[in-house]
Amino acid sequence: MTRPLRVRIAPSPTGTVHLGLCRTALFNWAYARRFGGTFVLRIEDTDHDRNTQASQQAILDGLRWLGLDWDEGPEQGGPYEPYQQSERVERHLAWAEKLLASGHAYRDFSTPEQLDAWRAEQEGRKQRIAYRGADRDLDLAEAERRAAAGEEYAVRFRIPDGETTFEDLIRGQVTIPHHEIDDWVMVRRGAASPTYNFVVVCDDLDMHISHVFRGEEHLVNTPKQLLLYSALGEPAPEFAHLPLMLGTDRKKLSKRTGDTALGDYQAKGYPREAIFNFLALQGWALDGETDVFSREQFVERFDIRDVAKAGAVFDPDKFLWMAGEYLRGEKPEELAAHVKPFALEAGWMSAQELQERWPWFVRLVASVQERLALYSDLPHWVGHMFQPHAEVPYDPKAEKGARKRERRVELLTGFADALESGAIHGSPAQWAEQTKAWIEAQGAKIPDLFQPLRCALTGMAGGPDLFETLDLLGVPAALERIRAGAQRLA
RNA sequence: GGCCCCUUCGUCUAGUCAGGCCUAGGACACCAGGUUUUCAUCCUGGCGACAGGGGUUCAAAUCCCCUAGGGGUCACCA
Repeated sequence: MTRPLRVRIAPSPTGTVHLGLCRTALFNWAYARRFGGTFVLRIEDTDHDRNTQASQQAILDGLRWLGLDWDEGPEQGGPYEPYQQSERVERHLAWAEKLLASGHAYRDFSTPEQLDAWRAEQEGRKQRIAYRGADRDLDLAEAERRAAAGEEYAVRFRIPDGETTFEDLIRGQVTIPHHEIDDWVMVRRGAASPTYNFVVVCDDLDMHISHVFRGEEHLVNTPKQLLLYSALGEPAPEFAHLPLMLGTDRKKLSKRTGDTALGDYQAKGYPREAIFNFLALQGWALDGETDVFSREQFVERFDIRDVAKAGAVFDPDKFLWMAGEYLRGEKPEELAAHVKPFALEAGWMSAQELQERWPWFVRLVASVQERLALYSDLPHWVGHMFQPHAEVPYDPKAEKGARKRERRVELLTGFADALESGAIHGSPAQWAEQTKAWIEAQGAKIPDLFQPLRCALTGMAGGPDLFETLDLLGVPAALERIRAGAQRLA
C-alpha cells in the first residue's frame, strides 16, 4: 500500500535541545526531502510539569539554526492543526472512549496503593510477569456505573495473548511476546490526561504519518503502539529505530560524559555545517570514503535503510576536526562575520569600532584562519593585538625561546632602527626580503632575530607570518612593541 | 534479573541483504618524516579490526548455531 510520505519528529519541550534529537530530526528531514515527502514537527507537550515555553522555542530555533525546515508545525500550522499535543486532548479522549466501547481498553479502578503492592510482590520473582489490571474482566456496564458514580479510574489497554512481529526498516524483523507487555495506561487516573504511548499513536494517525524514525529507546514501545493501531482498525506506519548516540562510557549520550546540547556547541563556536555533517555521520556514511559532504549530497544519498544498527560513540576529537575543516573553508568575510560575536565578547572594541575597522578585522581574521578550529579560538591567536604595546603578555615558551638568542637586544634594536629610518620599506613581502638580507649582513641567522621579534610583537611562540602581523599592527605600534621588547628581553 | 536490540582498527565507518573483486578500504586520533622564521595548515608514510567457538561450502567479515560482551527497556515520564 502506498500513501503519501509523511514523517515527523515529536520532541517534548523539556530542557535543552539534545544532539540526539537533532540527529533524529536530520534523518527524518533528509528522508522527506529526498523522497519528496512532508516533514512535520509536533510538540509533545502533554501537560507535564517539565514542559516550558522557553524550551519549545529553543527547539524551534535550534533546528532552524541547523538549517532544517519543516512543512507543518506549531508556528506555521498546516492541514492537521494543532501541532501542539496538549491542544489535542479532546481528540485523544474521544479515541479512548471508542476503545473502551470496543473492549480494547478497560477502566481500572485500582488505587496507586494497590499497584505499589503488586509491584512489591513482583520484586522477588525471577520471571517478571506483565501487569494485567485487577478490573480487566469487570463487566462493561458495571464499570460504567462505577465511573458514573464518580469513582476514579485509569484507562488501560487490553493486551491480547500472542506476540507482535514487525519489520523495522533498520533492524529487520523484531518480535516481542505479549506476556512481556503490561496492560499499559492510556489515560491517567482521575486527571483525564492521556499518556505518551497513547497520544503518539492518535496524533500520528490524525496527521497521516507514514514513517516513524526515532531513537532505539522506543523499540520496545513499538508493539504497544502497533497493537493500538490494529485495535483502532487503522494501518500502522513503517518504523525504523535509529541506533543510539553513545557517550565515551558507551551509554546513552548524557551530560555525564560531555556536552549534549546543541547550544553548547553553538556557544563554543562550532560551524553549523560542521555540526550538521558530523551528526549525519553518526550511524550513516555517504560512501565509506567521504567524510566531509554538503547537505545537498546528504539529501541526495540518504536512505533510512542504510543506517547502521549499532550505537555510535560520540568522538569529540573528530567533531573538532570537522569543525576546523569547515571553518578553514570559509571565505574571510564569512569567517569574520561568524567570529564577530566572540570578538565583541572579548571586549577589544565596541561594535561600532569594529564596524569602522571591518576591512582590517577581516584581514586579521584571515591571517589566523588556518590556525582555528572553532570560532571561539580567535581570541587566543589575536588577543595580543589589543593589549597595551609596552606590556603585551609574554608566553613563557615564547620568552624562553627569545632569550636563547644571544644577540636579541642588538638585533631587535637594529631592526627597529632600520624599520623606522625607512631602510626597510614597501610591502610586507618586501620587508621580509629586506629583513632577511639585513640579518645576513649582520652575520646572524634568521631565528636570531625572528624569534625575539615574534615574542616582542605578539608574545606568542607561534603564529602567522611575522610581516603580515607587523603590517596588521601598523609600523608605529610595532616599533613600540619592538623597543619595549628590547628592554623586556634584556 | 526478564525481554528486546547490537558486535569490523582506540573511535566514526565501507564491505554483510545478492559468499569469491577483502593479503578487509576511508576518516579521526596517535607515531615518524617533509614543507614553514615559528605555530598551524598542507603533503608522505606508519600503527591498527572481522568478539570467541562450532558448522555449511571448493570458498565465509559475509549464511546457520552456540557462547561471551555491550546497550536499551521494564512508570498513571516522554
